[in-house]
Amino acid sequence: MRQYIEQITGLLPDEDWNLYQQHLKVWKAKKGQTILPLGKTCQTIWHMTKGAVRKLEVDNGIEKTTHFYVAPKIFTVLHSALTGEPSDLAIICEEDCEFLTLDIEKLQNLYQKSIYIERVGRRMAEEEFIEEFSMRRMFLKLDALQRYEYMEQKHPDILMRFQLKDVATFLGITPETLSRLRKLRFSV
Amino acid sequence: MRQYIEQITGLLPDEDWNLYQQHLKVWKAKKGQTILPLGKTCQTIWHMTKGAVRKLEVDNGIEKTTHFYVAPKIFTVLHSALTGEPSDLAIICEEDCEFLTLDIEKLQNLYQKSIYIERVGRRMAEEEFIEEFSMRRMFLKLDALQRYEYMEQKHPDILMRFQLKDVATFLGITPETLSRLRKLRFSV
DNA sequence: GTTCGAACTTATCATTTGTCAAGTGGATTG
DNA sequence: CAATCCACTTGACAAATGATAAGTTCGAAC
Repeated sequence: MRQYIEQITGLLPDEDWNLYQQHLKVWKAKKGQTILPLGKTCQTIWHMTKGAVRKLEVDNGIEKTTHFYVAPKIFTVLHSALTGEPSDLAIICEEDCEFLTLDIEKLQNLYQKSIYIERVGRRMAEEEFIEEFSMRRMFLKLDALQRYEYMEQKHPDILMRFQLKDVATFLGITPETLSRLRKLRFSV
Repeated sequence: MRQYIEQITGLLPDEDWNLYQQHLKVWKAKKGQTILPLGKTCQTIWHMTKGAVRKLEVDNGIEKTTHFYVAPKIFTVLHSALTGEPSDLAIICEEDCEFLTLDIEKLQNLYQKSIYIERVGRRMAEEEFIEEFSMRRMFLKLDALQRYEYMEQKHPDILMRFQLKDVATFLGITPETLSRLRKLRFSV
């Protein structure tokens, strides 16, 4: 996990890593388990060392996937964690998972104590922002078929590990449409 | 500008602000002027104290607006600035503007010197991420008319200050469709 | 004041995508 | 093994949006 963090954020000195590591707790969850339910304030940063999860919202009773995460990956529900408001997103394990969890509150304290940990926070947020923007550009530029093809190229692992109906809502289309597009592709 | 920053990021002590302020340069630009052309690496963070700008990409020869910024606002092209790669986005003044500019390189140095400035960077990135994600959710949830109505509610100033054709591409629709939707609204 | 050009509107038709309903196949459970 | 459930597919039709083209309005330039 330290290696994963340093890969994104640059060197994290021993002293700062130890400070950080102290507050991590090991946690396991089974496939199908909801690690953050709708309406609960997000108070945790998950460091997923194994498995895969899906983040989703419910719109008019219909699930819409907003993110797929595959280990190793660090995630939270930032707008809930920062404001303390109930999360309008849920997180569900799609495989058996293992996490190192960290309380948001503790992280906020660590930010005060270490410029390196503060930097980890900045770099993570920057990376997430860039990723999120690239997703929005996908919607601006590409039609449904092209968005699917983009997924095939950039995130083939997601197509392998998650259900197609969830990929469909992630791409902003219905499962029926995704099914038709896939058929189209093979016939061409 | 200091007040604007502190509003987002919390207290910035005198010492740290002075360090930051030293490197800011005043810069003015006229309406219509391109402050960052396509293909040029972004090396600047603009602190817009007056005016309004538009950030855009060009897709198959067609301009698509990705962001509207209204003073006071801090912005850059993050993925270009961080990697040094040429920007695939351009920034154009839609009004006469005044900026305080800061070199990315200098900012990176300041990050090393002040945990408060590092924090400004983190908080800015977090805010941008949340905003960007909320934009993507708009595409996942809402059809074209609803996206327009969302803009009316959340960002009425943008509808006032920018051209409709640019709002249309920002919403992922053609100017003709936006025109039809607006007509529809009045007749209901 | 006139001319010109660009933004915006309107209309028609084509295309894409959604909705609803039914069918298929594979995995799980009893 | 049989029954069941759920993901996925397929088909027919409806609705939303795009493409093209023409018309209108308004402001800027001469």
